[in-house]
Formats: sequence, C-alpha cells, structure tokens
Amino acid sequence: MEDLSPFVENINRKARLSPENMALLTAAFKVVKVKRKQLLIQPGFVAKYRIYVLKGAFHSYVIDDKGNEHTIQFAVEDWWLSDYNSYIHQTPATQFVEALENSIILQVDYQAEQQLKDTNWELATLFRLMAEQTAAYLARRIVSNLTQSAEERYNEFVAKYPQVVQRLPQYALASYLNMTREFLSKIRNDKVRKK
Amino acid sequence: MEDLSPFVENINRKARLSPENMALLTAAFKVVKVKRKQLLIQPGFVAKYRIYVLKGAFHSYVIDDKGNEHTIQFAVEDWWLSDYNSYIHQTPATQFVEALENSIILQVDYQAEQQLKDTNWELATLFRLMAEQTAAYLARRIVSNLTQSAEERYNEFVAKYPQVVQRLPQYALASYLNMTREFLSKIRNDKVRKK
DNA sequence: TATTTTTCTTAAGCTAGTTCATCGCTTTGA
DNA sequence: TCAAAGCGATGAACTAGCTTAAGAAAAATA
Repeated sequence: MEDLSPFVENINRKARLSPENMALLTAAFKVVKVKRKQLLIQPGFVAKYRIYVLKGAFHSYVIDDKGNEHTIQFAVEDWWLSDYNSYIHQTPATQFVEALENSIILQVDYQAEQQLKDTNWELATLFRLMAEQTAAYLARRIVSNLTQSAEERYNEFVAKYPQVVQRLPQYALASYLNMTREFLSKIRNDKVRKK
Repeated sequence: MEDLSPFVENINRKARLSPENMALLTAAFKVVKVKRKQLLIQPGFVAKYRIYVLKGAFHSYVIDDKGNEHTIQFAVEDWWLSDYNSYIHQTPATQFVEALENSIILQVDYQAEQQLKDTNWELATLFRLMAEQTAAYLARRIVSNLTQSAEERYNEFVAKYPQVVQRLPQYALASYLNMTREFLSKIRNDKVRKK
C-alpha cells in the first residue's frame, strides 16, 4: 500500500475538504506503477487521466514536423500533469507523456472527475482552484518565455527547481527551455569556467 | 444603455445558466467606458477586475529590465483579459493593461466574483469552465511558442485572427509573437514580394 | 563484463533574428 | 496649421543560438 499523505497535503494546500470529501476524492484516484520509458499519453488518443506524481519523474513532449522533440512540461514528486487540452476538451492528444524513471502515480479518469465535480460542491471548488492556479502558472511561463534570454531562462529554472535539474536528462531540459542541447551545454560550461 | 447580448452569448457558449443566474451574473458586471491609452491595470497595483471587451481593443504587456515592451495578450470584442496572476492570487500586477482604442468593457471585481462562486453552483461551474478553458488555451500557446519559427507564428496568428491583425499596432503584434518590429516588417514584406 | 545505445561535450561554420540608424508617413496635440 | 512624436519600412552590421559532426562519458542491456 502506498503512502498517500503527499497527495492529501497537496490537496489541503489548495482547499479545505471535509474528511468525507477527502475520502471520496482519494477513492477516485487509482495508484498505478509505471516503468521508465512507458507512455501514459500518446498523440491521437484522448487523454483519459489527470495524473499526480507520487514518486518518479515524467515529461510531456511533442514532436514537430521536422521530427524534433520539444518538452512541454516536467513533473516529479507532488506535481500534476496531463495533456491539458486533450484532457479538458476530451479531444485527441498532441503530446506524449512519458516516464523518465520508474514511477508511481495517482490517476483519476475524466468521467470520475466529472462526476465528482457535478455532485459535490467542495470538490467542484477544488478543481476550480486547480484550474485557476494552472492558468496562472502557465501565464507566468508565457511571460518568462517572452522576456528572457536562453541563459536567463536556464538560471531561473535552476534557481526555482535546484533539486529537479539533476534528475532531468539535459536534452529534455534544453527543449523545455526552448534551446538546443548543445547550447545548454555551452551555457553550463561557461558558468563553470567563470567560477 | 449598452447591448449586452454578445456577453450573454459568450457565457451561454460556456455554460447553460438559468435566467435568474444569468441576471445575477450580468448584474455583477459594470459597464465602463475607457479612452484610448487609458490603463486598466498597472504593475504594483492588485488587479481588481476581470474584464470582458464589449467594444474596442486592448493589450496587456510587461516592460523588461532593458525597458523593452512585451505584449502578453490582446483582447478585442468578445475577448476576456486581466493580469491573470494578479487577479487570481490578488497579488500586485506585473502587467499593464491598456486600451488601444476607445472602448467599452464589462468588469467584475474580485470580491463580487468570489461571492458569486461561493454562493451559486451554476456560476461556480461557469467560472471553473472559464479557468479550464483559459489553461487549455495558454497550454496551446506555449506549445506553439516552443515549436514554431517566427514566420510560422505570424502565419498562424493571421490565419486565426485575420480581422484582428489590422487593428493592432505592428510593434505590439511583433512583441506578442516574440520578435522585433523590424523582423515582422520584413516577414510581411517578403510575403508581398512573393505574390 | 563486454557491448550497445543513449547522452553529453566541444568546436567550427552558419542563419534566423536583432540592433542601430535613417527616412518617409500619420497622428496627435498646442 | 505647424511642430513634435509615434509608427512602419529598409538596409547594413552584428550576435544569440542553431546545425553538423565527431569523440568521450555514462547508462542500459545482455
């Protein structure tokens, strides 16, 4: 049996739920073990689940016309992810969601989430807060993409998520920060030399 | 008296409200006339309002360390905007929201919106759907920023919003698309020559 | 443990996009 | 109605970041 307390605390930080509703919510999520390199979501298939990472690491990415991979989002312990467009609108995904390590997730399927939202005020509020916070977070990311240079984006990421950086493959981080792996390699190396 | 039917239809496309709730919602929004160049939101002040554009055009932008202006969002008739982070978290704004034309807006203040969401199921659902759709939209924009070249981003924008392009100052569109005004000018000109 | 595959580094040459500067054309405001 | 300011076009010089290529290091797999 997995320890769900990180999940419970994550939820508690967003909204205060009654014990009954916390139990209802928790029951709607299923624990799933995922092997490294396993795909949770693939282009062409509708994203069926909203995913919370209990243990491990994931990234979501798209592959463009030229065959280049672009990481859209990372998630490690206590983070959420999905192909947000596909999940919310229940349309075919455009992104891959892939495990970077052997991982354990909690997932809720779209129907179950709808049912909770349709029948339970506190849980509907929780999901509203999650959507609002997601939108606010994405808005901040757009601003930083529009205003910062490649090096500044890297510095910001390292400052914000110092422990995460080391767990991510550099090529994935590079594409997340909208630069080539080679250029990221150069930035890191220039930094070392300056010291 | 302004004609609010575009607003009503905008809402109806998102959620089916009872006539009473539509009346409640509409009553929470105030009609405000805004002059060209007027600022609705400024850095340092908490964004008090969520804004719907009934008539006119706006853009939101930030000014970076080097003094450069970056347009984050546009809004013309039937679009919504605010400094989303500031509004949702009620923290000081980082963005300007400025009228590009003499405009008429509907605005709801944060307290009023909270009160509606706290007391009314249908309206709480409406705002949840809005947040989900906003997040989905922002996620799409991040993908297109990560995967497309400057010219492709311009083409996409023109294809999506052909009528809007002509009303926007070119320098604002250029910074929205993450390029200089000069480069946008070049792209447009290359296009004309090819024909 | 050896072998294969994937990831990271380095460096040279290149290009998409920027910067700077100049010139008309419009708007704006006194 | 005239001056001032703002906007878009153009071009030359520049640079941040990309491409290509090849080797070194690390990780996965047998």
